[in-house]
Amino acid sequence: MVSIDEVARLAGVSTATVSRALSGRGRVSDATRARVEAAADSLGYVVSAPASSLASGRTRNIGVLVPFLERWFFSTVLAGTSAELMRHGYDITLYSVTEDPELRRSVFDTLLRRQRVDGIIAVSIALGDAEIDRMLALDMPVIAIGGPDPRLRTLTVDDVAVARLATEHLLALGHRDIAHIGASPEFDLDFHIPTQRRQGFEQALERAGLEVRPALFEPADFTVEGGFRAAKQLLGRPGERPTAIFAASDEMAIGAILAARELGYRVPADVSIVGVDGHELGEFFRLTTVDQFPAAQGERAADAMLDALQGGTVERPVAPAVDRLPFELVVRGSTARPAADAAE
Amino acid sequence: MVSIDEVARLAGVSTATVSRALSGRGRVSDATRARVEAAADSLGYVVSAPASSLASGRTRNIGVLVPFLERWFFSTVLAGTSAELMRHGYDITLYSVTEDPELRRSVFDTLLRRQRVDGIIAVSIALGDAEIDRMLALDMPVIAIGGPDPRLRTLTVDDVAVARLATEHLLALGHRDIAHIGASPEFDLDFHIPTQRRQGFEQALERAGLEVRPALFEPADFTVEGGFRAAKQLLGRPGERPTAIFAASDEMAIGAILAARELGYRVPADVSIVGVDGHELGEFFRLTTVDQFPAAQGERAADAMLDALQGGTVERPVAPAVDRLPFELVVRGSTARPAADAAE
DNA sequence: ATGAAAGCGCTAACAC
DNA sequence: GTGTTAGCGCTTTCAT
Repeated sequence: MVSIDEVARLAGVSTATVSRALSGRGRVSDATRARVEAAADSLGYVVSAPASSLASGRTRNIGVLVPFLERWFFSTVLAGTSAELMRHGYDITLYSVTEDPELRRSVFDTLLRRQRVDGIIAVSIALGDAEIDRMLALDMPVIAIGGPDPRLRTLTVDDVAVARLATEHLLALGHRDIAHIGASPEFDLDFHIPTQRRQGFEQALERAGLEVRPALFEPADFTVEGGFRAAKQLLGRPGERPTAIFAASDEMAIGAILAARELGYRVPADVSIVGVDGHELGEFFRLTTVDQFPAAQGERAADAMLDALQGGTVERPVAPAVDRLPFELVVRGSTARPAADAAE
Repeated sequence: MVSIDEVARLAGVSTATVSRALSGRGRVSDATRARVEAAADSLGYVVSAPASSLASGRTRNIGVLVPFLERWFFSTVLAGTSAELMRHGYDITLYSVTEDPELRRSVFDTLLRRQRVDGIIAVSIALGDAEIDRMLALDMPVIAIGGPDPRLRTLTVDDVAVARLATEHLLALGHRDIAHIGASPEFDLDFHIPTQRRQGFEQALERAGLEVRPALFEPADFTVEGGFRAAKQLLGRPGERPTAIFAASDEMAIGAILAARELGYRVPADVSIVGVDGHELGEFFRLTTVDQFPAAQGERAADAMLDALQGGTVERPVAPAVDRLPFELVVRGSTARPAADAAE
C-alpha cells in the first residue's frame, strides 16, 4: 500500500501539504495541488480510511438502519440513500435491525459506537425510547424516515393526509361503501403508520358525512397474500359489499385486485381498489395509488444528512423537526365510478 | 468517548492487557479478563474501530457489491449475508455497482482501496476483467455469488442443471410443446446465467429426443411485466401453442400466469408454468419452481468469507474455485399433466 | 502557502 | 501472564 510519505516525496512537499491538497482543507497553491495530484495519481495513492478517521474524527461513512431488507419498500429507500451518498463520496454501513432483542442491543450498544460512522439514517424503524437515547448520546446527526419521533429529525409523509387523499378519490368518484384494509393490531403496536392511515380514511368518511362501519375494515399484514385474504373476506361476505377498497399498501392492494378477479368481480367495474406506496408493480396492475416516492425519500434523507454534516455543530445539532415529504395521487385503471345500481 | 486508558486504569492493568482481554488475542488470566470486562462494561467502553484497524490492519467489515438493490433477489441475498455477518460481529459496507462507468470506476479504484474492508462479496455482478484485476490486487478475499469467473472463488448454482430440472419436470408430466421465456440478448451480454438456463432447457429437450423450436422461445427482461408480455406472445400467437412454459425467473413466471389467466387459459389445466428462484410470491401464486434459496446463498457467501478470513494467508489465499449451491424443485399448483387432447 | 511535529486510540513485538 | 514501547498512516495545530 502506497502511503502519504511516498506521495510527499514524489511531489517534493511535506505530508501535511499532501493531506491538504488531497482533502481540500486548508489552502494550497494551485501549482502545488496539481503536483500533488499528479504524484498521487501516478502512484495510485488512496487515503487510508482508518488512519484518516483516527486523525480527523471523520469517517465519511453513514450508518443506515433498516428493518426488513428484503421488502420492496425498504430496499428501494435504501437504494435511493445509497446512490445519493455514494455520489458524495460517502460509504454506507448497513445495520439490519431485527426483532431479536439481542442483535438489536448490539447495534445500539456496540456497533454504532465504534466510531465507524459520522451519522445515522434510520429507515422506518420503530425505535424504543432507550434506543433513541443511545443514538442521541452518540452526538452525531440522526435522520429518521417515517415513524416521526419528536426527538429526532424526521422525514415523513403525512400518512393521515395520504389516506385521506386516497379515500377522497374514491368518494369523489361516487363511492359510498368503502372498505379499508389496514394493519392488524400487533403490527400497529410499534409502527404508527398503519394507524395514521386508518385515521385518514375515517376522517375522509366523516367529512363526507358517512359513518365508519366496522364491518368494512379488515386487517392484514402488508403483504400481497394478506391483502388477498382480506379482500376475499370483504367481497365474499354476504351482506354489505363494498364498491371500493382502500388498501394501506400497494402490495395489499395488488392482493385485493387478485382476490376480486378470482371472485369474478371486475376491477374497476365492480369494485375499485386504491393503494399507497408507488410500488414497481403498480403500473403493471394498472393500480391507482398514492405514490410516496420511496427512492426519493432515501435521497432526501441522504441530503439531509449531508447537510447536517456540513452545518451541524455542537451548538446547532440536527434540530428535531418533521419534514413533510411529497406524495401524489396516481390514477390508473383500478378505480372508476361505481356501477349505476350501486351508486347513490 | 471513553478510551482504553481509562479502562486500563480502572482495571489496574496496562492498555495492552485490556486489548488482549477484550479482543481475545493473546493469553490473559481469567481473573484479569473478568476485571477488564467489568471495567469496560461499567465505563461503557467500546473499541474505536479506526484506531483498532489502523493498528491491526483488520477492520471487521466486509464490502458487499450489489447490482440492483431494489430487486427482490438481490436484496434477499443481501439480507442473508448481512444477518450472518452481523452474527459474527462483522459490519457490512454496501457498494451498489451500477452501469454508470464513472461510479463503477470509483468503486474499484477508490472505495474498495481505502482499507475499509477485510474482504469483498460480489453478488451476481458481471465483473469486467479490469475490475477483477483490481480486486485481486487488493490482496484480500473475494467471494462471488453467481456468474462464475475462473479467477474468483465463486458460489453458484449450476444454472444449466437448474433449467434442465425445471424442463424435465414438464417433460415427465407428459408435455412435449414446451416454451421458454429467457433473457433478451442485451441482458445476456455480461450476465451469463440466462444463457445457461437456456442451454439447460435445450439439453433437456434434446435428451428427450425433442427438437428445439425457435418459435417457442421468447425473450424478456426478468420482470413480471416482461414475463407477462412474453407469455401473451407465446400463448396468443396462432399456430403452435405450447402446453407448458419454463420461465427463467419466478417473476417472469408470475407474469406468465397472469397472462395465461387473462387470455382465458387455466393454469395448470390448459398450460403449465414453472419458474426459477424461490420468490416470496411463489407460494401465493402456487407457482411450481426450482428454488435456489437466495437467502441461504447470502449466508453461505458470508460463511465462506469468514472462513477465508480465518485460514486465508498470503500463501494460501482464497482459491479460485466454484462451489455449487443447492437447488430444489418445489412442485406447487402451476404445473400438471397436459390436457388429454394435447398430450401425446 | 508550507513544514515540523505532536498526536488520534489502539495493537503487537518484545521483554520480563 | 503482563507491561513497555514503538508504531499504524494520517490530520492539525503552530511556526515560519
